[in-house]
Amino acid sequence: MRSSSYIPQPEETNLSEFKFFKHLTDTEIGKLNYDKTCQTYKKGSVVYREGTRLTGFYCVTNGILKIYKTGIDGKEQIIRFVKQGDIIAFRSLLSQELACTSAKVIDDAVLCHIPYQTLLYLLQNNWKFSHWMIQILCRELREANDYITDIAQKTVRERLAEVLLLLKDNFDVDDDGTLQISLTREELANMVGTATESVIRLLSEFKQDKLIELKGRKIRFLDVPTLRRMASI
Amino acid sequence: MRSSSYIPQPEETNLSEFKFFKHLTDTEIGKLNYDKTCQTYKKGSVVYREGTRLTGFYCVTNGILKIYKTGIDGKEQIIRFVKQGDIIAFRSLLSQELACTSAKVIDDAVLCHIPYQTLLYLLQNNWKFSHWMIQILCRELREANDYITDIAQKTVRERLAEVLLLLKDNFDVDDDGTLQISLTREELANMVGTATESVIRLLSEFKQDKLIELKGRKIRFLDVPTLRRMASI
DNA sequence: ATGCAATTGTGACCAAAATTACATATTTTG
DNA sequence: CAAAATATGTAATTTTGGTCACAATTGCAT
Repeated sequence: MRSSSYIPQPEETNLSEFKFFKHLTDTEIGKLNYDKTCQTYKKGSVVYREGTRLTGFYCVTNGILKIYKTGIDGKEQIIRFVKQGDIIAFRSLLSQELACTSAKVIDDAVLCHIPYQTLLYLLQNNWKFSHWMIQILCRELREANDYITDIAQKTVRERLAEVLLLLKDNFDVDDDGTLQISLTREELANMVGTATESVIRLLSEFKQDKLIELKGRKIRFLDVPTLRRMASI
Repeated sequence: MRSSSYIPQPEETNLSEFKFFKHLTDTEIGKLNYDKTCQTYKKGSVVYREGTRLTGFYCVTNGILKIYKTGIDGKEQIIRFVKQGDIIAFRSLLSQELACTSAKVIDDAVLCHIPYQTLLYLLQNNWKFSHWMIQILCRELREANDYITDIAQKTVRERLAEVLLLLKDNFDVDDDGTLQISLTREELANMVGTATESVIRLLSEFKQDKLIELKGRKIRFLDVPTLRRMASI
């Protein structure tokens, strides 16, 4: 179930390790570690739900989560998968809106909650940090725009190939090219924006074409260049 | 061609009128007006092009532009339409990436160019302004995520209805309910993410169903509630 | 271990929307 | 103003991908 055999205890977490906080001074890191609350979450638990008010944002210390929106008749659209070092819930928090996505644990996770006031304090007092925040938002905005274009213009096959490559670049792949993150076909479909059956069919096709190998939910990459060409990127 | 009979001369522009700059002090507004360069752009001209390096961002003083990405074999995906008071090109500028979109004038426009250094100076020295910038980015990010869900889950008919309502809310509508912005069928298609022929067909259908009235490129709203229900929002 | 629930896989069928191919308007430009 | 270019409209056809139905398998909880 858990992807690594060692899960750090919440108390030991030191947020200074994470890139997101790289511009903070020692004093600020001290305040951050003092204000934070860390907690473990079991697979399947929901960290926050669309439509609720957030009291802070979270830094992922360990594990994997999916961030998704609930669309027409409950069908979920996965916006992104997050892992160690990623931060979540900051978008709705900073615009002081209700959460526009939900976050569900896919692989047992440890998250640190940082209160809104602490974030505001850091943004206000450390220009480098707030500039870094702006750059992260800008990058995410570009990715979102890219994805809009993809979903509007590419076929399901192209998008599935692209999502597989995206997972390969962002999550652990072991020595023989096997993707460590394990998603259901439905989750893949909800990321690609298609029906579960289509994903099943296309994965079989990719397997037939010797692009990937399938062992249950584990996907092993056999021919990345062709996959890349197929994704038209 | 031009939507209003009076086009302000670039020199007269005072940026303090625009909401985006509402948190700046008088001194800062002074610096801004001093650093800016305003220019008129004719319909069809391209303000900046995808892949180029930006030297600053623009504030739209007048006119209408489309912001779009060029996807597979040159098909453009329109990300948004902008008008008076909107700012453009700040995303790529702030993340210091090459422009990921292009901006083309749809209705003769006047734009003010504000250099990168000026923006950085203002962000760094005025917390309220930089917080406002963060909030704008967050809002755009939410809109992008919403649109991803829409495009992935809704039918073309639903999306077209939604785009029409979005245009109605963001652009001038005259007394008898006629949308003043005039777009080609192809531009509508590139916003909705579909083929031009599909837009033509669906617009005729909407007209048959007495939801809208068509006079060339002018669209007049007859039954907004039904349209809203059709868009499933 | 056993049984229920969820997931995966497959095939047939259907609906939505893209593509193709033209005909007709309408803009734009020389 | 006329010619050329661009945009609009329509119909026929094809493709893609969604839906439905059902079987087989796997996972999970008691």
